[in-house]
Amino acid sequence: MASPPGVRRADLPAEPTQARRFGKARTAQSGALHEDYVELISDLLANGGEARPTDIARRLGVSHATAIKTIGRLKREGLAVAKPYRGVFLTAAGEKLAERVRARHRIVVDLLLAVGVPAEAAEQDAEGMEHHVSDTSLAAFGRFLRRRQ
Amino acid sequence: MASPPGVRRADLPAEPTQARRFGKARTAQSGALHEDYVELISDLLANGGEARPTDIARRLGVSHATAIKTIGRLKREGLAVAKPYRGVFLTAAGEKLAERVRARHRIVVDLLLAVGVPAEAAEQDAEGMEHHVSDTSLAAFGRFLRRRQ
DNA sequence: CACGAAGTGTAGCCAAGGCTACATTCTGTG
DNA sequence: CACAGAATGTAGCCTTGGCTACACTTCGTG
Repeated sequence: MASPPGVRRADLPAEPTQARRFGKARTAQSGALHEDYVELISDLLANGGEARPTDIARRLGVSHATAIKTIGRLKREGLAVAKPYRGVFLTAAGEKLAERVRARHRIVVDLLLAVGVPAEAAEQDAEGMEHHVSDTSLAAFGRFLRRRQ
Repeated sequence: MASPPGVRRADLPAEPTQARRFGKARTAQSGALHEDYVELISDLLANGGEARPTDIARRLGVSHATAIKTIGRLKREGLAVAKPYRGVFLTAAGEKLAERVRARHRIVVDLLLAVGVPAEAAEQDAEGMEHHVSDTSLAAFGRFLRRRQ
């Protein structure tokens, strides 16, 4: 009721900037799960030799059914391949994504440590934050870290 | 197939630490939307005097129906109150949350700027990252910012 | 004071990510 | 080589957070 008569909300310029910002943050979040899966699968393949749905589920703290369903989505998007009862593998695209995610994760953790976040919190928070770090910010993080060797 | 015979995945210690980390990151994400809404409502009330579903929808880049549905959830959780056709208001709990979110947002943006992220990217990335910043990290950010005055 | 436009609300749809319960396949061991 | 137990897969359900389409209020203006 603070508006003068004749002025309706439509007068506001719709703030497309802010809307774009929020929208982007939300879509980024959408890919986050896939990034986690792909990174984990890559780790399991590199370390243990195989990536099995149950391992993945355990590491991510979800039921095996959920893991299998998500792996299905990964396959649908061309990031992973899997034959029944034969473990999960990454496509070239999946490997590439995993590498990018891994590198980004490292930089975010390093940045947090550099500004004084305790190691445990750094690991924990990076897990959530990393998915929202743009390439621009990532580059800035890199420069910052190099600057203070 | 790299596992020696007799060793099944169950031997792995189930990595409760990592699972907890991922789980937490995911649940944090769940409250993110509510935080955005509450912060925005608080802003609208402070600046324009009233917070209307259409304004909220426009600012967040979603349809008004989506906004109304989410406002319903906010009400259910005791963060907001609203009577039909009368705009949205925050409860004490909602105001408190909004204040915390606002403060956190400011600190995250300041930190990004301090490490050299360009202003536009800082605002954009903060929108997504802030929801995953723990109190521990937030405190560290504050110390870091104060240290370099 | 009536009317039309803008805002508000409701209904019904969808996909993503969760879960539990049940069915199926593998596989190490007796 | 059979079988029990683990891993895997399937089905069905739920909530969240989106959407469009349609119905209903409000309210400034003519």
